[in-house]
Amino acid sequence: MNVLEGLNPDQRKAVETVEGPLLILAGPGSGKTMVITHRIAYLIKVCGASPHSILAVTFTNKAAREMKERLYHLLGSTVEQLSLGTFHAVCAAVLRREGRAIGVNPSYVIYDDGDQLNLIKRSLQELGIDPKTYSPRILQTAISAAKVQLLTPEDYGQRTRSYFDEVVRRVYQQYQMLLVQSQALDFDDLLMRTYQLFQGHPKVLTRYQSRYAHVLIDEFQDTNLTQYALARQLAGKYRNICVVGDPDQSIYSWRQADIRNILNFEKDYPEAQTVCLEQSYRSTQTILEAAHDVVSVNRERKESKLWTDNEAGPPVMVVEVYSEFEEAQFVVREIGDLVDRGDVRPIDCAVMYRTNAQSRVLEEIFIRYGIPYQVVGAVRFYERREIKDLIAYLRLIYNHHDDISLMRIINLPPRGIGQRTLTEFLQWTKTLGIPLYTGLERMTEDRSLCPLNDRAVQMLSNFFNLIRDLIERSEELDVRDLLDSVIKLSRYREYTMEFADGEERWGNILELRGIAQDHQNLKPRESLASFLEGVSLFSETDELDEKKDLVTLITLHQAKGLEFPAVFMVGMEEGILPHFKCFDDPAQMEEERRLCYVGMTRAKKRLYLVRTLRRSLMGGTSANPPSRFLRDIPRHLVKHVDVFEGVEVAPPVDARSLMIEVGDRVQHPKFGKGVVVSCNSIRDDCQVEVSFQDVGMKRLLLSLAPLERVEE
DNA sequence: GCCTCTGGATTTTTT
DNA sequence: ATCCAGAGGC
Repeated sequence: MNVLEGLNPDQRKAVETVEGPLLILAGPGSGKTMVITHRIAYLIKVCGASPHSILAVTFTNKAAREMKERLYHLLGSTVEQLSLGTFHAVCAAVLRREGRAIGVNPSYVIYDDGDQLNLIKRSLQELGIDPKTYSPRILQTAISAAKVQLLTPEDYGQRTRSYFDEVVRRVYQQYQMLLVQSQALDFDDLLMRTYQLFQGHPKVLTRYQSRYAHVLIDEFQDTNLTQYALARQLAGKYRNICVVGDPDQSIYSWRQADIRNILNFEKDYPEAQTVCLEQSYRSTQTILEAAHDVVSVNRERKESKLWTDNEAGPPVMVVEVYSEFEEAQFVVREIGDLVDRGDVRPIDCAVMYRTNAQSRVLEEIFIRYGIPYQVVGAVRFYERREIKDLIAYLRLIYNHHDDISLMRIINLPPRGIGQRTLTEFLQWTKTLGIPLYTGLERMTEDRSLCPLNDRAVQMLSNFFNLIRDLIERSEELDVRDLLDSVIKLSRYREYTMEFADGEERWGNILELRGIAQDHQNLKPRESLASFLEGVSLFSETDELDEKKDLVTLITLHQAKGLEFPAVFMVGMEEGILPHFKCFDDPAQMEEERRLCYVGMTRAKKRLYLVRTLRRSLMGGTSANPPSRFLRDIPRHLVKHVDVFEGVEVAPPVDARSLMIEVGDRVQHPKFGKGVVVSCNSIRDDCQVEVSFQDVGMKRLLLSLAPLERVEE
């Protein structure tokens, strides 16, 4: 198959220009992904490049996986040799292999956001700084910003200007010391340490430079300074570096992404060629036009405009309702109508919002109306307590220097190690400057070494023996069997079941066990390592289910790169989109605008912009004016809808949820007639199972489902 | 040491 | 509205 087939002239140029630096500016729907995959295929098939010599970096693991699949289809063979992944994943792999050179233990663990925060809190404690005066969150951002600029604590000290800077420096230093002691790397370290490795060890760098004859970076507008520095290092020998991006879709500056990278690219590679992909194959003319009119208000922007051969399509629907409940109801009904008319299937629809908190009401209403949906990343699987606990066990087993994990589980399930014991134990290890696990080991060997009372020492030793036992077992068991041992020996299952939602938690644990199962058939140690790495670098968009016929509920940020025939953007209000935290900063406001642009351009055919007059936020209610972005869409592209004028809304919950019993005959607006077969009280609500005449068994929450009892 | 209660913060987005 | 940390009682 010809890899140039079906490409327009610009796309073709983007694929064929394989020598020298290349900047591809690719608007939404311009076939960017196709260009990237075809380019790689072209390199391999036409130019004879070895897959081994190609490095392709994507924004998410999911994008990497999809690219692999597409390549497989294009090339008809696997591309095992190809380096393809996120910057973080690529760096993680490099550091496992080469980290020793800069003192990184190959068995390092990766600390996520929450671990980081814990470590910062501990740093504050050790430094005697009040976390109320200096919020750990803000310090975390400051430290991350420093790392992305490749500043060590010492470097940072050179440029402190204010007392706050000085605090940051001290916390950064302490935090970094603790990280090193825990043999842990945070997300920023993965990048920064790899950079340092290359910088300090030219031989290693040369090896990688010689390997990677072709470097390709996707979503370049959302890379940070370190990532670009790494890309430059790696492409240093051949200078065949191709970056693909769209400045209008830059929405991650808060995560230190730096749009200057695009400008610097042209400075750093003056010989660079540029290709603009301006034909959109995704959206209708109407949607494209409306989106352009929103984003082109930005001042810090290079003008570029997409065009399309697609039809004009229906107008953009701007919908006004009175509350967030009606907002959700509108979405649900409209999707229902579209589906009934045969226009779309649920899987073709997405509801997009600015903040995760907005998904709650939507979910409620989706459940009530029985519309199948999936929420991307709201309650993150790996953020769940029971999952984090068990992963902490595994991490500690993998690397017993990992103090954060140890602290997390030292008394989980409760084993008689209280605050007092802990404080004294921490104090003791700190004076000796040893990791906690080593402290436990020493105290178990010789009780007289430490100043704690007998009972405390006994409890701590019990914990030590448990972990030591598990470490021993880990030498022979793969990760799933190891996980089983952890659960068994720590009595975690019994502990879990004590909770009201124990069953659900246990279900999550079984799911984790299933994931562990995917890392079998490796040597025990590798099995554990591969599992932990997967878990650390996992992102929620990765698990978006594309097979089941479900409506997608998703944040605007996560929606980047996706497309849907019908898109509902909800919360189009001042304070939500744009978010009020951005009001006083023009640069952030421009980013909000781009975020709006990203959302709008996800739509292929139908776009709904919904706003509500009143919205409850953190307890109180507020009335927000319509989003300024709505004003920027010309009227001839829009149709206004005032949906709930005179339309009945669902009756208040308590009026109808009274007294439903097993055997009652009920009526549901969507499902029709049915019989209640079971009633289970959940907290102050009641979950009922109803056998419907037409659609079979459904499980519903009484407070949410518009069920009515009918007499027979 | 462990459980429960209260007050305060907290929600922008995530590799 | 919900989650968390710290205080106080058992």
